[in-house]
Order: sequence, then structure tokens, then C-alpha cells
Amino acid sequence: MPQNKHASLKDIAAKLGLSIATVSRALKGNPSISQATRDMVQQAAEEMNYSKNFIADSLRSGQLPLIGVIVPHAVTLFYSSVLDGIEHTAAKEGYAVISMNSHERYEEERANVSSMRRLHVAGIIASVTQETTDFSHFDSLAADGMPVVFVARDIPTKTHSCVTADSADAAYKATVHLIKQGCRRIAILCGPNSLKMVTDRKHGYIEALHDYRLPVRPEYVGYTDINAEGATLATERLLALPERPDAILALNDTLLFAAMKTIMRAGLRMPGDVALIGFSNVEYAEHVSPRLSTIEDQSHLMGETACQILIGHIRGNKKQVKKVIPTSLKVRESSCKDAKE
Amino acid sequence: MPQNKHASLKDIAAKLGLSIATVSRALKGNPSISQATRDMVQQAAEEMNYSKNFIADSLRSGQLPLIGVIVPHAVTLFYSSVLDGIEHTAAKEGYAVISMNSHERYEEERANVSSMRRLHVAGIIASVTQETTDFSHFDSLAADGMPVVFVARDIPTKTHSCVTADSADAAYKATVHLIKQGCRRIAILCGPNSLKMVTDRKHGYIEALHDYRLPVRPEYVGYTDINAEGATLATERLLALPERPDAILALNDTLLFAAMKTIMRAGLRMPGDVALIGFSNVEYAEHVSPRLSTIEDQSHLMGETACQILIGHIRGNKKQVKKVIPTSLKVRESSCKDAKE
DNA sequence: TTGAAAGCGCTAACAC
DNA sequence: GTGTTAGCGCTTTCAA
Repeated sequence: MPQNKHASLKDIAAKLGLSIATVSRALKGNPSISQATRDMVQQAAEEMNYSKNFIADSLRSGQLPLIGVIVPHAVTLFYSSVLDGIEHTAAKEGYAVISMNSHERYEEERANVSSMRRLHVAGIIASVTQETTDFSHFDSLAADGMPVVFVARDIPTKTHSCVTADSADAAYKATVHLIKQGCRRIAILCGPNSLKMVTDRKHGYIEALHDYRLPVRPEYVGYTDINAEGATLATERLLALPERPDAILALNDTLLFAAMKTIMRAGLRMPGDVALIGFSNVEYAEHVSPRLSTIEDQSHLMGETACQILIGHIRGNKKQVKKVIPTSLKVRESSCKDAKE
Repeated sequence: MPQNKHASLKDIAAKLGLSIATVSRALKGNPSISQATRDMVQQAAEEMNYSKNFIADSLRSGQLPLIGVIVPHAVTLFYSSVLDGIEHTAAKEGYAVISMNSHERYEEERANVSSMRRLHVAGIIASVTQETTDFSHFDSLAADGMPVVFVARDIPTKTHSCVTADSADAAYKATVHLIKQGCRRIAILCGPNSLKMVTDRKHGYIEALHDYRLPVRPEYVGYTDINAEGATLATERLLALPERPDAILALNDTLLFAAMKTIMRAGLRMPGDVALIGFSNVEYAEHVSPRLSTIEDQSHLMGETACQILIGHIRGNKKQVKKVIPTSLKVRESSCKDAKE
């Protein structure tokens, strides 16, 4: 015999000699159905192991109870944690999560967005790639009535909701920390300016230098694509400057670890010759030697928050929400000039 | 005006004065439709930006083009990489991926399975929790005709397909490596025996001891739940033995890093007092001090392979497949007695 | 070569 | 209180 197809309303109706509509109403506790019938239907449904086929609903509503998530780099503790936060909240609200990885590539991101649209997901949470400078693929979703919330990496457009870290603030604090350690030639290792995350963090860095009357030197702003190779080259360029930086602030995990390796390989002492601090969610930062100072963001909470906002939009809330999640500075060995050396 | 609903076959038919059936056939190149009509329909479809609503199909087939994935611990490089491999293969074959995290809890796993079933996914890829000893929730999927493939952590039942690492082999090689370093009191840090992954790896460890005529001492087999707290306690117990082990083999990332911290905190030298090696996919293993020796598995490939097998089953292949993916031993400082100390 | 109609499972508007 | 019917978008007989 073929596979046990799930029991349907029709089956229950047939068994009980009722109409499909009555069964449907009884099952959702419609008060216009007599208590006796309701009980009878309830029991039959349980016996037959009935579960509602939500695809039928979806056909009518044109929307599946699914939330689409697009991240640029899924195989990281940061994004897997964001994803877990999203899943957590989504599950509580009756949504499942479909995730896709754009691998930091614009073309893949576009393809992901169109897959999501074809899938008729109820809404999308996205973190853009470092290549993305054109945002029309997202705009067209809005035109279609599919809500979008950006997480971690926002886009410049003003009309979307987003959840981000307190980037400028965190970079400011980290820079001040370095200044207080006696660093005067502080470099920053950046991703592309197309990411608002980057410009925000750079802004915090510059503000701190201004406030402490230190010059902002263009040669100390190292740009790179966000990958290990690029970051290694950019760090090497910084270290080769006539006036070598005495500190580096790295804008994310990838950049931070690449910078660390490059500094060590150059035979420089850390923090003696070059202090290092960076944005990171890698718990291993505290196990490497020297223990790395980091700015941690609350990735899980960012995911949960983004999902809550998105579900709000799905349910009809039109107001955009821009939420900032605090980070925390973890001072460890790599940025402490006065610490044990 | 309301949201731009997608154009449907009906819209195209109306515009062209054809029947819905004709449009449907024309769009899939049915040869019984005249070339002229086909061209006309094709063009209209493009103009109207038509895309097929697959929910309608799904209602009829009772199945969505979705693959469900259940992992015990999503926020790890191992599982996020497995997931990325699955997504990669799924996307190529026209499936999207729904992932859920059981957080190593049996009850969550059961809930995940029933969510997946409610969602009418086409098939499931799962890695069981360390608490799972009853597998009836998976068996009932099979009864429903929903294929399941296990990845990384298999279950004892013989009838399912699975993709696993060459656990016994890898543990054997790692143990032999330790023996060749002069270790004679080799301990193993295990998860629960309910995981086949654990018994397989333990088997390899025991075989190696046998082959080199070393005694298998029960007190050197440290059991723990797979989490940092449990692993720390288990390591402490091992280190407190009258005859302290001179080497530890840890069965996964979590256990490995917990063991490392515990050994260091006890003030013991590594590898001098205790050598350490473990299964891990954490690239940071090579940045900690001392650099950690590891057994790496090909997580991405495991995901791709599992997905290929699953899609085979979805398409009707009934033959079970058991695939073993090779690992590689990365010898670094933490397990080399003769290395620089 | 094309059209009409049934049906996938469910809900809601409209009877009675 | 309960039944009937239409319809969500599509495929697929069956007719013409």
C-alpha cells in the first residue's frame, strides 16, 4: 500500500457523517457549533492523527509561514548565532526559517532574494554582502509587499527596518582604550565603505582621535575586502609604513585573526610593538596567545530582535524600526601595553 | 492599491483569450500546442513577469520543495559548515533548506521533527542529540514515506542512510600517534554511549591500545555530556587520578577546548605533562598556544553528500546508502612530546 | 490543437 | 447549528 497520507477534513467528515465545513469550524472551536459535535470532531481528529495541511492555507493567502534569512557568511559563529536567535523567535511565533548564504557575493545575494520571492516567504531578514552597492533587489521586495529587516549590516536606504550593533560607539570606546594605553599611531583595518557597518565604525574611530587631538592619518586607514588574504595584505601594508602603527583596530573576526597572524609572523611583539583589538564573537579569542581584546556584540539577541520586528511587519505594522544593540568591550592582553609582557 | 499580486495563468489566459489549460501546456513546451501559441504565451508570460506559484503544485503533491535539517548545536563551525554544504547541493537541485537547532535536547528534537512533518518538507537530514536514545520519532517519518538521512551522528538502527566521518579509523590513528610520542597512559574524553559516533571512536581508541599491547583502563575513559561544564569536570577527574594520564584524546570541539583550558588551569604543561589531541573543525586550534593537534573532518563535504543521498531518496531511490567521509590528522604542538617545549 | 472540468485541502460567504 | 458553494493556482484527464 502507498504512503499513509495524512487524514484530511474530508476524511473526518466522511467518518462522522458531517460536512467538511462543520468539521473545520468544530476544530477551531467556533461557538456556533454544538458542544457535542465539537467534542466528537476533536476526538475523531485525534484518533485519526489529523494535522492541518497548511499548504492549503498558503495557497489562499499566497504566503508560507516561512521567514527567509540571507547572510553573507554562514560558517561563522557570529552569523550562526544570529540565525539561531532568529529561529528561536520564529518558532515561538509559528514560523520556520529558511536560510541562504550569499558567500559575500552580490550575484548570489540577488539569486537568493529571487529564490525567496519564488518561495513566497512571509518576510526576509538580510545582512548584505560586502560587494552590494545596488539595493534594487531589496526595494522591489518592498514594492511586492514583502517586508525586509536588515541585521548587523544595514543598507543606506532610509526606509527599511534594521537591527545593528552600536558600531560607532563601540569603535569610539575601543579607540579611546588604545589611546589610554599610550598608543598614538592607531590604525584601523576596514572593509569596503559600501557597508554602513564600516563607515559607522570608522566614524567612531575618527571621533575618538579628534576628541583626544590625535591626527587622522589616511595611511592608517587600511581598506580590504573581508577575507583572510586581503586582510593579510592590508595588515602587511600597515606594518610596512615608515611610521609603523602602534595599534590596530580590526572591524570584524576575519580581519582580526588575519591581523593577529600577520603581526606574529612579522616577528613583532603584541602588544609591545603593536597592540591589537577587534570586533569579534569568537570565544577562542581568549585562548590564543596573547589573549585577544575584543568588542563583542550580542549576536543572538540581534537575531531575536530582527525576527520580532519582521514578524511585526508581517502582521501589518508599517512603521519602520531601527534598533541598536549594545556591545561590550573585553579588554585582554593583546591591547594592554602595561600588562605582563 | 493593494500589493502587486503575481500574475497567474488565469491572467495570461484572460489577456490572450486562451484557456488556462492551454497556457499551462504552452508554458511547459507541450508539443501538442502550436508553435505560434507557444511563442505568444511565452512572450506574454515574460511581459507580465509571470512566475509559477509552486504552492499550488505542493497542495497537489502534498510536498514542498524543502529539505529540513535538524542539528544538535547550530552555533558551531562544524554544523554551520555542514549546513552550508547541504544548502549548496539543495540549491542546485531546486530545494531550499529549513534548519532547526535541537540544542542537544531530546524533547526539542521531537518537536523539530514534528514541525518538519507539519511543514511537509520533502525529506530530512538530521544529526541526533546526545540525549536521544529512543528513535521512534524518526521511524515514524519513514512510515510516512518521508526520507531521512543522518549526518555526522548516526543512529543504531540499520535501515537509514547516513554520512559519517571515519570515526574508528581516525581515533585509531590519533591514538597510535600518541603512543608513538611515548604516551602510555592515554585517556579518552567521551560523550554518551548512545551516540554511535562515540562508540565508534572509542572502538578505534581501544583497538589501537590492543595492537600496541597497552592496557585499556576503565578509569581512563572519561564520560561526560557534551558541554563545557561537564567536560571540565570530567577532565578534572582524569587529571586527579593517582596515575595521571599523560595524554588525552577528546572526541569533539567542545570537549577538546574544555580539556585544554582545564589542563592549563591545573598548571600542567602541554604536551610535557599531558598531551592533547581532539576531533575539531575549529581553525582557531592552530592559533592557540600551544597549537592544538586535531583530527579534522570534512564537514562541508559531509553536508553535500548527505543532501545528495537525501535527494536520491526523495526521487524514489529506496536503497539505503552508508557513506564514510575521510578525516585528516593535523599534528601540531599539543601532542608532540619531542617538539619544542 | 484547444477547451472544459475536476480536484488537491481548506475557509468563508451565504443559505436554511 | 449545520450544509452548500465558490475559489486560492495549477495539472490533468476527457472531450471536442
